[in-house]
Amino acid sequence: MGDLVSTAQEKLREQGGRLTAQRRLLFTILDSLGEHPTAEELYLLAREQDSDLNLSTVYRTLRWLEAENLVSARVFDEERRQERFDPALPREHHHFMCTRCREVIEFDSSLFESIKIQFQEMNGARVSTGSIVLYGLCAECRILEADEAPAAGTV
Amino acid sequence: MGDLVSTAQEKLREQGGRLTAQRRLLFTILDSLGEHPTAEELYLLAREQDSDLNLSTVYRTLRWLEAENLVSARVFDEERRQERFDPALPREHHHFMCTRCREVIEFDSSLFESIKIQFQEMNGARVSTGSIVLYGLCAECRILEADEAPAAGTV
DNA sequence: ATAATTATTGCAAATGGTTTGCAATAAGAG
DNA sequence: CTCTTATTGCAAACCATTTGCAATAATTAT
Repeated sequence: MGDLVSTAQEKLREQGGRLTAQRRLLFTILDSLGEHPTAEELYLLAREQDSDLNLSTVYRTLRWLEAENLVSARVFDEERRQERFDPALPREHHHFMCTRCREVIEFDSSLFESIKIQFQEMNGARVSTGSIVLYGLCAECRILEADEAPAAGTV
Repeated sequence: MGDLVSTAQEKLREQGGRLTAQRRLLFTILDSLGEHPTAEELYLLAREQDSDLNLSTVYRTLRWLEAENLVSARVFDEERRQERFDPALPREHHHFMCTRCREVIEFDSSLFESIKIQFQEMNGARVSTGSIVLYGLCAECRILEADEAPAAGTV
C-alpha cells in the first residue's frame, strides 16, 4: 500500500507516458485495495468517482501495469473464467481462494523453493516462475457452511 | 491409459446415456493421449477419423467427463486463455508448462500436503484441493534457446 | 426385425470476458 | 497558449465456450 502510485507515475514519466485523471484514479484504487479485483470490479469501484470511465480504459491500464510488472494477472476461478489482478509487487507469493465467498488470501511458503529445485533436477528443466493455488473454505465460510448444512453422515 | 474408455462407458450405461460413435472416438483418443489437449486440439485429432464431428460435441463430451470426474479442466496458459483437459484420474498431481513449446509435464510433490496443512493451521481455513503450476523451459527448449540466443551478459 | 422413444448431434447464433480501430480529447512540451 | 501525439470513449471485433433447436440415431419395447 502506497508504492504503486508513485512507482507507476515514475515509469510513465520515464517513457513519455501521460498521467491522465483515469490512470491516477485507477492507480490509487488498486494501491489502497487489499484485494485481487477483476477488471470489472475495479471498473465499478472507479466509476463511483468518474462516471464516464470506460471499461476498456481499465483494461488498457491494467495491461500496462502488467507489462511494467506492477500487477500480475491470473485466472483463479475456473468457472467464471475471468482474470483477477494482483497489485502486489512481484514478490513470490501464493493464493488460496474460498470457493464459497471467492475471497482470495495470499500466503508464502518456504517449501516452494524446494519443490522448484526438485522438479528441475528430475527433469533437466529450468523453472522461472510458478505458484500454488489452494481452494477450500475460509475460516468464516467454514462456520457458515457448518450452520446451514448438517455434516454428511449426520442426516 | 486404458481406463477411461471402459469407465466412461460404464457410467454412461448407469445413467441411461448413449454410447455414440462420437463419444467412443473422443474417449479413445483422450485415453491414449499422454497429453493435456485443448478442446480444439482434441477436435482436430478426432476429425482425422470423423470429419463431420462438431466442436460443440467435443465440448459437451469433455464437460460430461468433467462432471463425472474423469477429466479435469484447467487454464495453464494465461495468454492464450483456453482450457486444457487433463484425462488423468483425479489423483493429486501438479504441472509444469514450458513457456516455449507449451508442453505440459505432470509431477508429484510430497511437500504439497505440508503446504496445505500449514496454510490451514495459520488461517483456520479448510483446504479441499489445489495445485502447483510451474513455468519455465523444458530440457529440450533450454538447449534450443541457448543455441539461438547467446546468454545475457555475453553480448 | 421394426417401430417408438428420446438422448445426442450439427449447425448457427448467442455469450461473456477481453481487445481493437478510430475519431475526438486532453496531457505535456515548447 | 499552441502544437503534438498519447490516451480516451465508443462501438465493433475477437475468441473460447455455450446454447436453442430441428434433424439424427442409440436404445427399448413391440
